[in-house]
Amino acid sequence: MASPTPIAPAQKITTESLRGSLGFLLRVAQLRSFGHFFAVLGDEEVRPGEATVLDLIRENPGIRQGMVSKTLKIKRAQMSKMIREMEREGLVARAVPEDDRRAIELRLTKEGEAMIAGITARFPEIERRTQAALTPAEGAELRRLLIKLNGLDKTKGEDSDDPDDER
Amino acid sequence: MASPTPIAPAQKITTESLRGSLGFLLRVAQLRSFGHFFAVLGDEEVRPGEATVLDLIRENPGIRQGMVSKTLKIKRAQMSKMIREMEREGLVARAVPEDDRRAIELRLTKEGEAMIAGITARFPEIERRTQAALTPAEGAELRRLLIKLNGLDKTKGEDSDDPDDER
DNA sequence: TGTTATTTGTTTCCTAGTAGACAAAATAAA
DNA sequence: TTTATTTTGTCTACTAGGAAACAAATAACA
Repeated sequence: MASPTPIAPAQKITTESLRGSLGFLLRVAQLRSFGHFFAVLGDEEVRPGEATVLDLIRENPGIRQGMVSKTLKIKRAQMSKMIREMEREGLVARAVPEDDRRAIELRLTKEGEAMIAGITARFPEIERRTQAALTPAEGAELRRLLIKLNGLDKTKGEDSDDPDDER
Repeated sequence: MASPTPIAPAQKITTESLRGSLGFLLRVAQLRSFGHFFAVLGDEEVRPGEATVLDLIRENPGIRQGMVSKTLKIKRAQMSKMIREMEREGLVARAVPEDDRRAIELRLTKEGEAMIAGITARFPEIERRTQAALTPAEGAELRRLLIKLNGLDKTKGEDSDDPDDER
């Protein structure tokens, strides 16, 4: 319950440079979106990262673990842990392809399918809450700008200035 | 150095739902902005969060630790650790105000002033790199949308639907 | 006044995520 | 072929951050 009379802040502070900092704005926005995720799906035993991974595997059955890593910008070490845990939980099946015995192909189990189906069904609600403060047009524009900012609009092969780009 | 001929991805994958996910887009954008921070300030022994804290204290000498927490959405536990470490490093001075002996007022030391001055001087370069893919107008619009999304435009006292809002 | 609630910062324990080294497999180069 | 080089996933620390319990101080209240 929100206080009927919100407590007045004890201090007046200036946040000049904060609003100018894209990094800060992005961090806060991401914190909020995580918060909305847990507000809607807190009862499910899945974290945001796992949900994204499951969804990507659903869309691309047989996708290789490394490709999931690169696509979602999740470090390989972390990916390894996550996948093994989800395998243990019976959500994901791992298979070594014959043409490359280093790699691992990922597919969802029945349980995984059911799990991600129940989750993605509530994605729209999360999105709705996340951008509740924006008009629909603004929400769409925000997405477009973020996609462009992230270089996800380039089809492929472009030179990236991504500092996290590990090749 | 970027490969002259970028390696073709081993698999064609679809990322339908990824582009629709504001959470994912925000996470990637934030990762990139962190990457640019370290690309520009990697030699400094300061992390993004610490830089933001120092900058906020510089703007608001005597600000209370809890207010820094709330403003920057950093949990109190983490804040406590961070401040104590920066005090140990001689960047920040802590003082207990007479009117409330629970609280702690924060100020920068000479060293802290010098440190943050050197850092903020390079903030524009970080920002420039972060939004390099956008036109100036788009960069400004992105900021505006994020500020609105985060509810930072409301002057105060509004009812927030922020799930991370801890009162 | 005493008594209960709330605020403020800290501490302890735990988890998510990272860096770096590693082994196995595949590829390139000799 | 043999020998390097690269890729792929894993493992072992290590670090940042979060949750919950806590003590001290303050505020609210009977």
